[in-house]
Amino acid sequence: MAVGLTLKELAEKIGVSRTTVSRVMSGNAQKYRISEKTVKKVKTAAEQFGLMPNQVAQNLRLQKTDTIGLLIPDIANPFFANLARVVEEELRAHGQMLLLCNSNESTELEAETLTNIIRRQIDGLIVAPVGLSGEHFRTLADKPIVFIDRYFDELPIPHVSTDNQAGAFMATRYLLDQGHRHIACIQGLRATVSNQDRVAGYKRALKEQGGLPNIIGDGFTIENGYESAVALLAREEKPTALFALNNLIAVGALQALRDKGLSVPEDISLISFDEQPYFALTSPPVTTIQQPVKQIAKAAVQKLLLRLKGESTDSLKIQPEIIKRKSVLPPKS
Amino acid sequence: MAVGLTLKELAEKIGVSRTTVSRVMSGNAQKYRISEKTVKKVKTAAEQFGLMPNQVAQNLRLQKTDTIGLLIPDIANPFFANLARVVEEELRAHGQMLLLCNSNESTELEAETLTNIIRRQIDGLIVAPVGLSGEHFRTLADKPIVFIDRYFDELPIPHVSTDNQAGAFMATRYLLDQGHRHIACIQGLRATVSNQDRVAGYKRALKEQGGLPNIIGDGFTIENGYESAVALLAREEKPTALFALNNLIAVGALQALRDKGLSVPEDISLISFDEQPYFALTSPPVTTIQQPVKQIAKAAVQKLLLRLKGESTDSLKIQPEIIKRKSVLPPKS
DNA sequence: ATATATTGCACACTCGATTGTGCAATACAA
DNA sequence: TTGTATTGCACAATCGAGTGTGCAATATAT
Repeated sequence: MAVGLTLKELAEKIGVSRTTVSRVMSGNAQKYRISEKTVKKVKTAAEQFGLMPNQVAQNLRLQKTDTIGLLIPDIANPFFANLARVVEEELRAHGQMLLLCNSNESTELEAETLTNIIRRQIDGLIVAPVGLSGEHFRTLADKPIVFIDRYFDELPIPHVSTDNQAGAFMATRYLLDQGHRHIACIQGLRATVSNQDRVAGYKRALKEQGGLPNIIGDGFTIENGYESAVALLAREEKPTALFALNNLIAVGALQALRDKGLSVPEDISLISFDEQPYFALTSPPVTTIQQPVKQIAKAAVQKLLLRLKGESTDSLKIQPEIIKRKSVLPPKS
Repeated sequence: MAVGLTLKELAEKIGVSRTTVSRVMSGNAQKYRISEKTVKKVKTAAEQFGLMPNQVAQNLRLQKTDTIGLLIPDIANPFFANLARVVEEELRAHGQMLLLCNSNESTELEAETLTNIIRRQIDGLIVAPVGLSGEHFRTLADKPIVFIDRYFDELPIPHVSTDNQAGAFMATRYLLDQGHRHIACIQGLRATVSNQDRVAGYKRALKEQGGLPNIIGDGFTIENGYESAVALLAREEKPTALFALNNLIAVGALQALRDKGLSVPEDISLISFDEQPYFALTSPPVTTIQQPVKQIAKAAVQKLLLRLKGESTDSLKIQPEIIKRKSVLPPKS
């Protein structure tokens, strides 16, 4: 196949009009009574020279772009990278491509990117929004949008996410059941719904046992995990267990514990949100709350496709599972 | 800001022509002698109602899309995810957005995606190509393309990558220096240039010492790492050291070693291509060959921007570094 | 007061595709 | 052979923006 001609170029080459080429190639030859002979001529030439219709022109004319925006906080976070992979795969199967944007956990960047993306006339949008208020999404509520991982209850926009509160409850409960009473929680970005839900689950579990919350940190990053763990260890009363609210935080915390010469789980227990393959290989293997990434991504795409067809759809929260490994033991004393 | 009007809508709203709005908003008011009064009127209205010019129409008219295609084999591989993050960031700073495509390490999918992407009239392309022959890129050689991580020497297309051969040489050499003579190499996808270069470096180091290559596997995946390691361990003569050609392979291999009850590095040594934060936390911490991901991504974008301006640019291979941790010891006996 | 220069803006064409409609050329009927 | 039906295709409008050009309306010069 050659480099590819536009419709016009091909039409001139074989002496028919653009119109005819367009009709043949879009399968409307019959409908517009193009003769068999002409059809064959066009198809042969298309094969021979390579036809590459300008999709921008199509987009303008047809008022659709077969492109979906995916707006996430951090593609380098393996949770989102995996999400993106499945979303891309599913959308490709439906003829859509992905315009990928990192909001970098910044509300301003998110809003700016949002207008940029809308101007590009994308057909739909999948977003893991930053922030606690989704006001800048309100004006878009009639467009095909699906929230993923995070959401805003006050907006009439469907979402798919893990049941974060249930997951955090499960994790905290598990630590409590092992006898821990000083459980610290290293949280992610405070100004996100997923973090708030996880914190709520943590608090609810503690409350049931009459325990006091001990929350620190602000950011879904390795650095926050590290620094928060260091800060916790410097305190008078050290926690006997740590709950990291995502995989990056856990990596940072584990590194800090190691640097401070503490062994897990003998000196301190650790549990983390987000399952990752390497958590089976760390020293010790880390007990995690596994989010059903694939399910979330697939469901989000399904819902978006429904919205694209003009149908409405509801939200979905999927239950996470606990993967018990070796980073949790009952506290010493 | 409201939902955003098109130029035409805003023009009608304030009783001027599209033309005038267009000229004011693109800063050409002076050039076309639009009066101060009209300029102010337009700008005020734009502010008040929100202006969102249809970028598809602009794209068609201006023959550019401010969009770059990023075609990589696997966004879930943290190496590529990190690459994508930096690329996105750098491009955004230059007003470009990312059309992200996974080729899933398939040449067919890559070729198909390529035409899909070209039809969308992207301004430029950054690709980590699959396969050993880049013939389907040849017809695109005059377009702004930059290869990343992988490349084809026979094509006049610039690339940026790690010096893979040097990296693999360094790793193998390190194992040899520790006294290993039975070093097995679990390779990634055979039909990729990066893999071939790494294998070449491994072979070259062995040859210098008169050692025999022992290469197994085919795929940059955890599964391949696991299965290849299992196969190696089932052999009569077990290797004393393993060289994993990327991070996913290392994760799989480490898991296999653990499952088979072997301890690293006492029973067998391990070294891996690709640095990842969690390699400091595994049991044992893994010695790795660190690729300068950020540098690669930034350089690739710089080169692409040059190509976008019509300038030519050369290729660049960046030297990796070895990060020595605890997964390598001299062999027993 | 008339002629000329300048200002201010809209008209119309263009980008490359899709699609309703109209007009020749041919086929068929009377 | 003339009249009608059918076939085959091109013309022209459209999507929403950018841009050269032309034509009024006003300002300035004579």
